[in-house]
Amino acid sequence: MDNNQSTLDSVFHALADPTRRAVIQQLGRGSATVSELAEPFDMALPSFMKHIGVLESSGLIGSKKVGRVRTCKIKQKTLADAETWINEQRALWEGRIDRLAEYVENNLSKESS
Amino acid sequence: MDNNQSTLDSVFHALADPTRRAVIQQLGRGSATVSELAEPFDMALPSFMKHIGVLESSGLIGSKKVGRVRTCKIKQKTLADAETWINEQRALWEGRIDRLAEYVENNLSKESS
DNA sequence: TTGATTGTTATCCATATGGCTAACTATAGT
DNA sequence: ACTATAGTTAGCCATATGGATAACAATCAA
Repeated sequence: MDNNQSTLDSVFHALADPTRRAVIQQLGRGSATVSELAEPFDMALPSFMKHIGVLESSGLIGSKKVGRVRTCKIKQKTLADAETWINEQRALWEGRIDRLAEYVENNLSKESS
Repeated sequence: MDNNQSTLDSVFHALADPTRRAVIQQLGRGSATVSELAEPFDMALPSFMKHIGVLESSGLIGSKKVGRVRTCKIKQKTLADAETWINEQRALWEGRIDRLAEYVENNLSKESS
């Protein structure tokens, strides 16, 4: 619901990379550690960590380090913000504001952090 | 429905800029010429044209030049592709595939070029 | 306490991005 | 024919991005 410009900048930028989208997709199946997330990618860890950094600073994911392990999880609200922006555009050009209203009504209560 | 990776790359990258999002938003109110679109921005025309180029090569807009005037319009399907990707992720982590099914059912017939 | 595991920090590098100016082309209007 | 309009092309520049390696820190296990 925010639609803050700089937030949208960083969210869309974060999504504009296949590695980062794959991480989001993986985290959709549940939280995971950095090593677990990095495993499928043929990339040095520091490089991968940059992607995690981009995702985290965009607000798409959060992470917490316990012991030497950092565990990441999705922050649903941020992706919902991006979806909202797109929905607004579609509502606009379809000339059907009711579609947005319906969307908000269907989803507001489900958007947790 | 495509979800082609390189397409998503370029679409999300195109959306990751406030100027380009504003252009999309403006085009939602109807087609417009390059000059009309450029007018609100404090930016040299060649710079602005790069944004138009990014939007067009991402498939988010199309344009046609008649005489010396280039007119741009939205290509709805491409933004719908981005929306679909986000919807898939939400469906995934909400564990509610029915939400995606419902989305597709509601919107497939409306997605023109 | 020694090692292996899991990240992190510090550089470095090539390329992409987003802005600019200058100079050009092509069309429309008078 | 001239002139103004609407884009386009060609460079240039600073910064951001996405990758790498090397060296370090911190924790867990034997």
